[in-house]
Amino acid sequence: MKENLALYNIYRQRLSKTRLFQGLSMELLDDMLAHFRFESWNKGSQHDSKIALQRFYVILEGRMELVQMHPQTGKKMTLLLLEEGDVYDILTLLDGQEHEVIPVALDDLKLLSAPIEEVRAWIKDHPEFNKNYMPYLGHCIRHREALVADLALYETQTRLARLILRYVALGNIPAGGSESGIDVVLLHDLSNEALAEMMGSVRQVVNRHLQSMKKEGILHYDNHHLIIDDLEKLRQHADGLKQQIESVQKSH
Amino acid sequence: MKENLALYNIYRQRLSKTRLFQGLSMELLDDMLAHFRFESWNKGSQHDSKIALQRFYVILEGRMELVQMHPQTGKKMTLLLLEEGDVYDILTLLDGQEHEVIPVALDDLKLLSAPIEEVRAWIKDHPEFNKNYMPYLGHCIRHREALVADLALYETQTRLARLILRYVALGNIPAGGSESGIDVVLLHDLSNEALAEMMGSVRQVVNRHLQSMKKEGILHYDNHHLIIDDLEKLRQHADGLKQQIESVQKSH
DNA sequence: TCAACTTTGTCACTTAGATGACAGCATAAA
DNA sequence: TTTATGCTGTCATCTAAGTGACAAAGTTGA
Repeated sequence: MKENLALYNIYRQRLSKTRLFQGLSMELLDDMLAHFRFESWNKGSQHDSKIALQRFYVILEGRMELVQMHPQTGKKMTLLLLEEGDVYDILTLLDGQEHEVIPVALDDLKLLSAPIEEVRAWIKDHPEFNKNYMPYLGHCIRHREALVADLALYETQTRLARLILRYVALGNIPAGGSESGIDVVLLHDLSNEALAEMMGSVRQVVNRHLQSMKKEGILHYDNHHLIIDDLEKLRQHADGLKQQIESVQKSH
Repeated sequence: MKENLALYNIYRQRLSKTRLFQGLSMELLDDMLAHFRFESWNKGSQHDSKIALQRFYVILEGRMELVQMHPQTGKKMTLLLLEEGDVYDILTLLDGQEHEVIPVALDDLKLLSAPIEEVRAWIKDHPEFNKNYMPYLGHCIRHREALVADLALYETQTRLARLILRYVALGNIPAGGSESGIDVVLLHDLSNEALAEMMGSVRQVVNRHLQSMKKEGILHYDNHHLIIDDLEKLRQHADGLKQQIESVQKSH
C-alpha cells in the first residue's frame, strides 16, 4: 500500500475522517495503512459474505447495502445502507462467525481492506481505536433495534416516512433549512424496489405512499434526487400521527 | 457485598458460569464482586430504563424481557428475553446513551448490579473480560438481526415456529431426544399475549397457530410448560415450508 | 436512432392477519 | 365457597397491504 504517494495521502486523509479511525495518530494510521489494500467494486455487483471471514473493508467512496434473503421465496430485506467511512463486516470482526447477508454495491465502490486478524489486533492493542469501536458497535445495535421497532409497531406509510427521515438525519441538513428542500443524498437514485426492501414492503406500496406524500407537498423527485420540502409534515407521518388520528376518530 | 459468606460464594459461583464472567480468575471475580450489590425485582414489575445509565445488572435468577412500545398506540414489541447470566443493559454500557426499552421482570428476579463506570473500567483493563465481551456483543447484534429477518421475510405461522425453535435451542435439548418431548423452559408460563409481543403479532393469531400446531402433534402444553413433541416438523414450519408449498401449488 | 430493458404509476383483486366480542376455564383473593 | 380477574379458545368482520397485470415513461447500448 505505497504505490503512489498522492493516493496514499488521500486514503489516509479519508480514513482519518471515518467514525472508526478518527482521532488516531498519524503514526498509527500509517501502521494500519501498511496492512490495507485498495479495492474497487462495480456498481450492482454482489459479493460472497464469506469474504468477510478473511478481510475487513472500509468504504472510501460509494454506498453498499447489506441484504438478507428468504432462502425459499427469494424475498429480500435490506438490513443496512453503508456509506463512506462505514465498514464491512463489523459482526464477523466481533465473533468470527459467518454473517449471512449479501453485500451489494449501490455505486461504484472504493474500498480499503485489511486482514481481519490484523484489525482485531488493532482493537486489542490500541485503546484509542477501541474508544471509537465501542460507540460504533452501539450504533450498529441501535440501528437494528430501530428496524425491529419499525417493522413490528408501525404500518408501511409510517415506516416509509421513518426510513426517509433516518437518512435525512444522517446527511447534512442545510443550515437555512428548507428554502430549497433537503436533498436526501443517501437515498438518491434508489428505485422504489430498493426502498421497499429497506422497509420490508413491496414496490407498489412504496409507490402508492410516495405518490400521496408528493400530493401533500412533503417531497418530490428532482432528477433522481429525493428532495424533502416539508420536514415538519414528514416528521408527523413518521410519528404515526395518521394512525393516532384515525384511532381517535373511530372511538367517536 | 460481604454480608454473608455462604451467599457470597453462591453469587461468585453463579457469576463464574455466565457468558460474560466465565473463565475469569478468582481474584478478579472477587475484585468485581466488591463492587456488586444484590437486588431483587418482583415478578411483573417494570422499571425505568434510566436506571441503566447508572448501573449495570447481571441476572442471577429469573427472566427479564425488554419491551419497546409505540408511543401513540401503546402497542408493544418484546425485543429480547434475558435469562440467568444475561445482563442489562449492554447498549447503555457501550455508548452511554439512554436505551428506550422497558425492562420487565417475568419472574421474581435476583440480580447483581454494579456502577456502569466500574464495568467499563473492567472491560478496558482486563483482556480476559474483554474476550468474553466481544462475542457477547456479536450475539446481541445477531439476535436483533434475526428478529428483523423474521419480521420482514416470514409470516406469522412461520415466525411463531422460529420463535419457539430459537428458545428450544437456547435451552438444553435432552440427550435422548424426544422420547418425552422437549420442555421449552424459557417460554414456560408465557401467555399467548406475551408470545405475540415477542413476534410482533397479536394474541388471537398466536392462539390460532398454536392450536393448529397442537393438532399436527408438534407440541402441547403440560401445566403451563410448552412441550415440543415433533422437533422435525417444527423445523419444517420454521423454514417457511408452508409458504413454499403453497406458492408451488399456485403456479400449477 | 431504434430495440431491449428497466422503472414508474395505476388499478382491480385477494388475503393474511388485526380487531372486537364473547363464552368457558383457571387461578387467585376474599 | 364464592367472587373477581385474567387467560384461552373461537368466532365473524374489516382492512392494510401484498399480488398480478399493463401502459407509459425513461434509460442503455448496439
